[in-house]
Amino acid sequence: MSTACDHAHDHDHVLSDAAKAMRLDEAQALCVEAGERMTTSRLRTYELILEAGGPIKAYDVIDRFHPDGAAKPPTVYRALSFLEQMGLIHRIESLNAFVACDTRDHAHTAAFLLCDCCGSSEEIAIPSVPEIEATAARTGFQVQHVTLEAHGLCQACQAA
Amino acid sequence: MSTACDHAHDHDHVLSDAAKAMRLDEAQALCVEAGERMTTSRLRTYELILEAGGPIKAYDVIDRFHPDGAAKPPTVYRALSFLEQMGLIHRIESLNAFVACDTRDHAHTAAFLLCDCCGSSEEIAIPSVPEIEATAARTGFQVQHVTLEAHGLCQACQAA
DNA sequence: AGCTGATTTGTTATATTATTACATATTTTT
DNA sequence: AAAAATATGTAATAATATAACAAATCAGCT
Repeated sequence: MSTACDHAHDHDHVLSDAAKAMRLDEAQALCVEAGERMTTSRLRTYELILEAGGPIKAYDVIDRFHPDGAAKPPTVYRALSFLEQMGLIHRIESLNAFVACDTRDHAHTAAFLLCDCCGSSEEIAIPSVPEIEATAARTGFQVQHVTLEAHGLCQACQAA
Repeated sequence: MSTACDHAHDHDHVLSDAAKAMRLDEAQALCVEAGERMTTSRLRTYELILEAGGPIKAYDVIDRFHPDGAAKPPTVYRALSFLEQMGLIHRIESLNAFVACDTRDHAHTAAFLLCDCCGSSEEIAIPSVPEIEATAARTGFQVQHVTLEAHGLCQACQAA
């Protein structure tokens, strides 16, 4: 991820190989259970997101997909939608980026603390919005801007 | 805005000419008070967003900017950032769209109920996330997906 | 009014993000 | 094995956004 500053960031969240393997296995299992197919492209995409250790852009996944040369965009975008539908990853709207879901509870509401300096993201349990600052403060995070977007259907459109 | 369905939407929120003129005047005043300049481009951009009566895309503003032919992208993107900084409009991250701020209290946290069917948006006072569904239900809105993104600085980056 | 520095705009080009459309291949079901 | 559903490959292009630099405009000063 690009950052908003010029100093070094030594507090990366890197996943051990063992941890990564476990996450990949869990994802496999989740798909089997849901009657969905965890194909090579999907697994590779998920692996790259896990390896990123934070929000990663679609085109960074595309670039890293093959050892030699990039993937075709649709390959990765398709995998990303699949993974998102499975609840394995979240899309961070304000960054145009994707991050591995950090909870065992897939299919939950997504809430993130996003550092504009180092580019890290922390997934938080979704409490109450006034409590966000409190939760954030507990981890030392200084909130500067909150975006909350609830999608759905308005009354008129449910009738129609 | 594009919509996710094929039926008609007769519940548009259109601003009367008088109401629009008032909002433009208020915006002028707000800028003067802040020591900023409400220039022609900025005013025109704001006007188009008001006229849209809901979330509008940057390129729709660009296309409508001049009676004959489109504006240059930077013209509009610059105006959009200015208006956003002034708290006159909000960016809806998940739609790549912009909407006029609906409260007198500029510089507040943005929260929206976004209908994926007719494309309308309602700005809501930001209560608590568990209460979002309640607020939404009160207006008959059926929430399907909530995104909450808090930007700021993580602990490590405040020190640096 | 004219000078000066800061701000805003114009212009061209290009970067970034994402989808369409259609052919092919693979997997699952019958 | 055939049919149907699902997933992938491929090329092209659409949609969104910014960089870089020149020119114009504005605010404050003399």
